[in-house]
Amino acid sequence: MTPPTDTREKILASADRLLRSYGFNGFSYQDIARPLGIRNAAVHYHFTTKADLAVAVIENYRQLLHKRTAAFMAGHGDPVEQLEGFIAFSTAECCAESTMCPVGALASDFYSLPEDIRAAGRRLLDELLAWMTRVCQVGREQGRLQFEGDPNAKAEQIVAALQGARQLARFRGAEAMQAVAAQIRRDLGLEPRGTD
Amino acid sequence: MTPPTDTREKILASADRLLRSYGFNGFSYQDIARPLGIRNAAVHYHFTTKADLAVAVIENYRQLLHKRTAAFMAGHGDPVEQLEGFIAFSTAECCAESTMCPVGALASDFYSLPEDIRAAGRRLLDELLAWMTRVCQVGREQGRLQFEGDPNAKAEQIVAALQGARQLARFRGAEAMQAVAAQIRRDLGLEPRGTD
DNA sequence: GGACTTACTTACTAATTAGTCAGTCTTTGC
DNA sequence: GCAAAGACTGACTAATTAGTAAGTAAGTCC
Repeated sequence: MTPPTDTREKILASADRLLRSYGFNGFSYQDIARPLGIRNAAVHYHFTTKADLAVAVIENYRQLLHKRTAAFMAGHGDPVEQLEGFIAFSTAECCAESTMCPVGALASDFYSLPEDIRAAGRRLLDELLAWMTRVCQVGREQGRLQFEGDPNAKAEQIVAALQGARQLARFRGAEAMQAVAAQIRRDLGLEPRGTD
Repeated sequence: MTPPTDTREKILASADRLLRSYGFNGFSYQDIARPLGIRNAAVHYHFTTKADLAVAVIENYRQLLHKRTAAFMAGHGDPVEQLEGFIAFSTAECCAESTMCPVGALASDFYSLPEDIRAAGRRLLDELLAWMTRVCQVGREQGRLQFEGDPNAKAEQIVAALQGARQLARFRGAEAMQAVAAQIRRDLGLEPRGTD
């Protein structure tokens, strides 16, 4: 494991913000290089193609998710806590930075993306849905989450609603995100939170 | 009302498909002109800027929505039928063409868009949510839709879930869209349909 | 101290982008 | 028959794009 250089990390952080704010086709190497006081070619040095850069951003996000969910997926931890954590995280990210999750940011560009980016997005989404499905399933088994039907379908619905809410929030402000989050919790029979 | 020329209509139809497939930053005037066998400048003749073109696409979509909902908003028609129609329409569009609704297509590019496009998107979304809120409200009053909480929040959740589902469908195929649609219906206490 | 590697810069290319402008053909009105 | 309007084309511009190639300064290994 080579120690990541400062510049590389800065490029990655900048690309993360840009990708999730403007979409894959909405930012350029210039947008990354200029604010960091480096040259265009320096970005290419660390990430040969723009696709490589995007894949790195997605994988980064997936590892963050993995860290937060690995213990639960191994059989430990509380499903409601997991769910509440994710909803709070999504809402906070949406309100503070107005960014989307990488999957949402790449969706509208999807058909103009190279295959390796699509694959990385798929990996992230598969992992997210597998975890959310388990959260729903265990949560219902424990009598703490209420819903009808297949846990997998419920998981897809929750993830879709949170993704979609972040789209709505761009047009209508963060209140839209909060309203959707509150309704998801209500449907599952969770107690209202302070922010409701 | 000047009769719209054939070319203008073709450009609009092409732009609609391209915008909703690849996002605002994901298509060019070339992509429109070439398949139609016309020149770049001909597109500019009908729509001076790319923003004008996008606004026209969005307004077109809004008028389509308006036609389908005006009677209900005026107090006639059946809320469940309205809802079922919209879910079926969204699902069919997603499955057949893999396009997104204009709001979804513009969301990831949002912060790189000129203000007039944002405003057009906001108008469309406002109208969609006003209608969906009324559908939820009247549906519950008639005892035909079941949900807890504010009809407005429920409407936002449904729209968000459908938008988000179309994102998921890009990565995971149309089944994701169908699963989310089925779960939304189930949550509202609607009878399963043949496709479930 | 010489070879090699890392992390860049400068300078560039080829392609694409939205958009402009002057001219042309065709239809319509009178 | 002639003018005006509508619907373009051809030829262009200025900017931006991802990506490349060659060079360089600093550090590391032996």
